[in-house]
Amino acid sequence: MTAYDMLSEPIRKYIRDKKWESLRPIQEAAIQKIMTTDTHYVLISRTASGKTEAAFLPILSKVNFKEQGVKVLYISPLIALINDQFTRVEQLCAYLDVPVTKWHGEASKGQKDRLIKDPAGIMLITPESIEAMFVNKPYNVRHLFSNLEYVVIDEIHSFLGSDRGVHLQSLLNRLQKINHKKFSIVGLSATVSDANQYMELKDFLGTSENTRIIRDNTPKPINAVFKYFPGTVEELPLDLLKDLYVRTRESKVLIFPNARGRVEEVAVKLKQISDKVGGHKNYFAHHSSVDKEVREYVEFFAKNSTLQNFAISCTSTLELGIDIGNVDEVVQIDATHSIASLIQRVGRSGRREDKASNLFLYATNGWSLIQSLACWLLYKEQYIEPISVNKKPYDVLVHQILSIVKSRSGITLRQLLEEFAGNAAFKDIAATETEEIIEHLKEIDFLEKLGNEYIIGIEGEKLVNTKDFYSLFSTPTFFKVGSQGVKIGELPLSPQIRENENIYLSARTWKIIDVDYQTKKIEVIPAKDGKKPTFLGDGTDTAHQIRQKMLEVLVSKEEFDFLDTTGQEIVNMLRKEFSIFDINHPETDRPLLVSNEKLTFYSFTSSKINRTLSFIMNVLGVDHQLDKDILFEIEYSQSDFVSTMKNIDWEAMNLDKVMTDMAEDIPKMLDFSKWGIYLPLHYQAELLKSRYFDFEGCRDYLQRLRCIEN
DNA sequence: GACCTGCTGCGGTCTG
Repeated sequence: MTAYDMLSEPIRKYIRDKKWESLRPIQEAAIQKIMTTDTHYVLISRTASGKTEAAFLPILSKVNFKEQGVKVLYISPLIALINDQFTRVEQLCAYLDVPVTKWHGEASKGQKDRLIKDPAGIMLITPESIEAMFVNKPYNVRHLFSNLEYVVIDEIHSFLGSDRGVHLQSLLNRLQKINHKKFSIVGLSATVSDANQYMELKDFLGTSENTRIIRDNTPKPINAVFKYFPGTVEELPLDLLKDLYVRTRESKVLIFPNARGRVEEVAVKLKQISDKVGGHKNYFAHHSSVDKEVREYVEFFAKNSTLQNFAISCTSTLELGIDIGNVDEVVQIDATHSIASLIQRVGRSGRREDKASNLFLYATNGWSLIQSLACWLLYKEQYIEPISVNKKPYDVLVHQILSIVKSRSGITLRQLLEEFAGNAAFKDIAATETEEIIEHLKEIDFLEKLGNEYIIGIEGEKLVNTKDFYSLFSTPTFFKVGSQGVKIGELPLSPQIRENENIYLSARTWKIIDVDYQTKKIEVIPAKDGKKPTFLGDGTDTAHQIRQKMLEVLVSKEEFDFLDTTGQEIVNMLRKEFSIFDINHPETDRPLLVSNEKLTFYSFTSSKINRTLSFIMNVLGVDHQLDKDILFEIEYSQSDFVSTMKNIDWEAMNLDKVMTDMAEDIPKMLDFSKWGIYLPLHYQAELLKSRYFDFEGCRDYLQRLRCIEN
């Protein structure tokens, strides 16, 4: 039977009405599989290849919507994505007379109430909204979700390897627990490519036996051009901006400059150039600190401007699948931190099938150029960095203990432990550990014991009853920026924020005229010029494989035809610098430059291992400085350094004690974990050891390391 | 030099 014939008649009519000539490959395959089995699937194919329909066409054909309850639950990491998908799914469902309901913090209360009265059809929701329902209205969870047949998870890669992902995994397990039957899961992604990631995906959804990957590997031609313009951290070189302007003035373009301040700089300066030469005025900035309504306007403009060109300078806010229509070109300024990110960004251009993707990569310094090249080469090899999975997510466990206790009016220790026993998110945490953590939560009054049963304690109430409870991540305080009642965006408090200072925000220039510390508001008026705003970033870690590839680029002789002349010159210059080292095995060899009483150790490894190396050097009294996350400047004799690092007595270092002391003395270290601070100290130490540092990777790295001296 | 993500319930006011 053809895939088309397998679908139900209303869905076939939808396809005919849409005048689709054929089904896309991913749709063909998904229909065949989903219609005939109940296994979990992950559909992998590039952006705009019809993944959403690949999941929904068969699911809607198969599911019996006559039964009571929500039958299909669609989960998305972003509200904006839910709103986009709602329109598409609703169109489809019009053929079936099946209700579709949006359920997130900004969705209509009336629609939600209507669904409670008559639970049916499809629901689109965020993980945090599921959490909120579990905590506040556990009876609604049963009422709505005990008849679920399918769960669709969009942009599933964005959950892998993060606390938010573990949280979602726990929620899925809790949903399955209250469900009458076993529901099937379909994950969607454009950014998964190797076997390691397949395993993690399968683990995430269940087991490798009951999860299958369906993948469309059709390559998409990409025209990549690398350009090099030396610049400073303060400002982008004018030549780069001029070149960028000329290249993009007659197209629809997304520009990714990596940092919010720089996003503003690019938007403002391109607009200035355009103004001067009478070009179009559609230059925008899009990032998390631009006011939400302004951002929505920018998205709307992009989606609906078929004739007008535009340039949106943005951060990762436009990396995921929000529908912004067709983009001709993608520009990346300086290297991405990950290959995954590069894949998502490249995928945003040339969405139409017949069009190639156009990618421009600008580098403003040598190291960034080399990292950019490394990412690009790995991308072409279809390599992607491994996901670092949190095997023992003690902090998420704290959150879920509070959530479960709150959702019950009293629960015994045995019942509570049973809740976690079958929960795959915590399968590597022993029951005795969970018990110890519960006991600690009681000691700090987060839980209270009434007779045989646990309830939320006095301190716990303070957290559980705030809206901040539902998420696994925390956000810093921002000041709202406005001008005469018009919302513009928000900025963190920094020395730069004071009266009469000029700043960029939302692609315009402003003068600060008032800062109100009480109401956390900044009043501004339009100005002629300004400076890019400072944000206090928390950084992103770069993987070992990218750094190793950088070294490979430096020791190879390959000429890159996609690189401009100045770029190739810089590569040649750096290669010449490194030619004094006899590097034959980039997987083990690392350059060690020995000069008058100073060493330069080029570690070429992940941010986490660099952080760990730096920590170890501190413990061993090796005076050093880590520069650009690439090299260590060391005040130490060369023979001593090599033997010290090769012969570390890990036992004597007493890591557990050092980490516990660190957690106690510097609580700020745990800032990366919103719920970790409520754990007993030695568990906090475990989090530091496995999440902030990477001792396992570091030991392995040092064991293989061969320092190659000049 | 450094990204992003989400949010209840209740009481008040406004609108049809």
